[in-house]
Amino acid sequence: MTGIVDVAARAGVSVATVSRALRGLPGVSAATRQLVQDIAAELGYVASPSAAGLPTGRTGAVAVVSPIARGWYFTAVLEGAQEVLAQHGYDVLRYDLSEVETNRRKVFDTQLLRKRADGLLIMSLPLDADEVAALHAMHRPVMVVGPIVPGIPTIRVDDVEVGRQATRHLVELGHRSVAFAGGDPDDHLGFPVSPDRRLGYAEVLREAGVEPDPRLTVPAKFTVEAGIAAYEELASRDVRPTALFAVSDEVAMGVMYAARQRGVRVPEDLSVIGVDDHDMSWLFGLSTVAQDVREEGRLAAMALVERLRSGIDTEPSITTVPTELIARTSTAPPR
Amino acid sequence: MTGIVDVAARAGVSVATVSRALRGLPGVSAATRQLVQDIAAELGYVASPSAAGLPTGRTGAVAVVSPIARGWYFTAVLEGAQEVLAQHGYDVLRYDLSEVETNRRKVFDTQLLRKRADGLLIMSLPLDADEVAALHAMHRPVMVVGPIVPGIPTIRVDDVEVGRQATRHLVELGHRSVAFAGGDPDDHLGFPVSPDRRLGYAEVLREAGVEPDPRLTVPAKFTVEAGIAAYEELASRDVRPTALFAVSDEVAMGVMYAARQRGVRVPEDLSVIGVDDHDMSWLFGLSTVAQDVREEGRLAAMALVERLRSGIDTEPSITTVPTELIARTSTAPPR
DNA sequence: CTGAAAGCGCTTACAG
DNA sequence: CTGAAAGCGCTTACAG
Repeated sequence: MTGIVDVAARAGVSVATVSRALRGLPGVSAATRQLVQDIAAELGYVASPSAAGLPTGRTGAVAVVSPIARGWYFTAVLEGAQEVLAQHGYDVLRYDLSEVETNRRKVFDTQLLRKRADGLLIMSLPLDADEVAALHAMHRPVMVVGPIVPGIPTIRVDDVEVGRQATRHLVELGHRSVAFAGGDPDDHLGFPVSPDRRLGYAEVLREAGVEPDPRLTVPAKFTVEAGIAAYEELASRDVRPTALFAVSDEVAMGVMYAARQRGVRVPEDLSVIGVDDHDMSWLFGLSTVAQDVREEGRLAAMALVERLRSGIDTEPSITTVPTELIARTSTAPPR
Repeated sequence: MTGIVDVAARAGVSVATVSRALRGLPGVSAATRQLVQDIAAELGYVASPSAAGLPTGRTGAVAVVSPIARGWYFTAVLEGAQEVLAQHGYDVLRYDLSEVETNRRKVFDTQLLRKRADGLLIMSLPLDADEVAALHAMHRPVMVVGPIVPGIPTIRVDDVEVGRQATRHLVELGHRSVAFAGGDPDDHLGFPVSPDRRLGYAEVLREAGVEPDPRLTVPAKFTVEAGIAAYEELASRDVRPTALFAVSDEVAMGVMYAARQRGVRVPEDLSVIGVDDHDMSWLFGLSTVAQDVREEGRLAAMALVERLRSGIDTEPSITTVPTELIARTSTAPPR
């Protein structure tokens, strides 16, 4: 392992000069800097993050935390974030909270994370008050992608508007009996995504002179399986909507699957629209309200890097990324 | 930040004793160990990885490298690996090589990675001789998931057998005119996955008395788009196979999509089978040769942890994970 | 512009 | 079983 002393010896300068030259600090003559850089390159020298981190307290890594390890949404955010973070020389430390409570505690352990990462990127995670407090106690810059968390800068989409866009599309096609699949009855933390999307849905329906029918709302978490269950639940009720707005594309895929299993044609008998523009949605001809999730990851990472660089903790800001209706073949006028 | 001296002071022992007590080293009385553990817990003390890493040369992190950031396969391997790694207290450092050559060099930079991670998990990446050499020069345990790399332990599936299983299913259904979609004409590193699967395909066909027809093989990388292009290419040729074996489920999905666009029914006019059992495959009723990708990630991580713990570098071994045919509704006897 | 030296927070022989 | 001390490889005031 080549160390800083090897470079210094070879260049005939002190290790202090090597350190300064390589990190672009002022107070090094152009000639010396060039010499040191050349020798470092020749020797393939890279400073050890451990050693550099001890005196500075910086790790050179950013922790990216998601509720579960996989899922289209999380990997897309991660991809965008990783791209930016890598460009700026940060390592990406990956954590997920799927391993029950123990992992969750670990991630919100002030000391643990503080000693491992310079900053934190949290995806779409409902946080309780203790966890928010722990994050602040960390004294590290934190960014959230998804829900608004008090006191923490957020990159998000306007979920009420998402609900409006989806429902408006259906209403404009002529639908008046529109179901909504979304909302997690097990959520006790008040995760606002589904409720907000439903708010936009109800608002647009009322504008069209339709009072939302509670029997047309069925709960669904963000999975294909939940979409199937949601459709089954709906079919078991005494209602026959002509359209359905699903809280995510994966839910919409489940709904389409279950509907077709029962011989209900999409879009002839039932129009279906989702949210996200999941990688696979176009394959299903699924109409959707698209969000640019990679871009959300990128923006969050850029903001984080900015705060890491400047050392200034700006006011917690909320950046709203626009969403866009994409009409495909899963929606059509009612017959 | 609570440091080891704080714990030592509070416990009335030396930092050496704290260090030993907390890491479970021998030579500490039960009573002292208990006392130190209690105080550490009370203070929320965690050793700084940077500080611990300096004297030991260990980072406590494992780097997980994939060719691209996303994709069902890579995230599934990562999920399995991360589960095991987290259980054993290792941090996961995530690298991907999508950022062109510069990133690739970075990852194979002996010094850089060596100073950041204790071990390396490489996914499905064709490596050239220089890269393999760099990996060895790193003197860190390396595991590969996917292709066999000389001198490096591998977790893999038997791709020739995969080809056999898929083709045998089609042949047993009665198909004799079977197409193959797979193989990347741009690959100059001899990535063996597609060729091996095609080998199994050809073998089973010959056993059934059918000489593989070169016109029935169309190239396709591992994407849905490639599957669409592959079907288009096939349709443009003067052949009408009754079945198609796609090198992956995503390719198969593209083939099914393109076929249906042209009014070709699956499975009535064309049986389609893929490989992987992708999360979404059941939604398409896609028959497939399933591999347990999470398990591959888990096994690789377990082997890596084992080598990290023992410090013994065992002989490079090759572990083959079994694959299994899942027949769904995309395959049927020819009409 | 440059260097000598202290110090970051741990681990690990070495002594006792 | 326990502690004092050296040392890991850097960075950063402080001096010159």
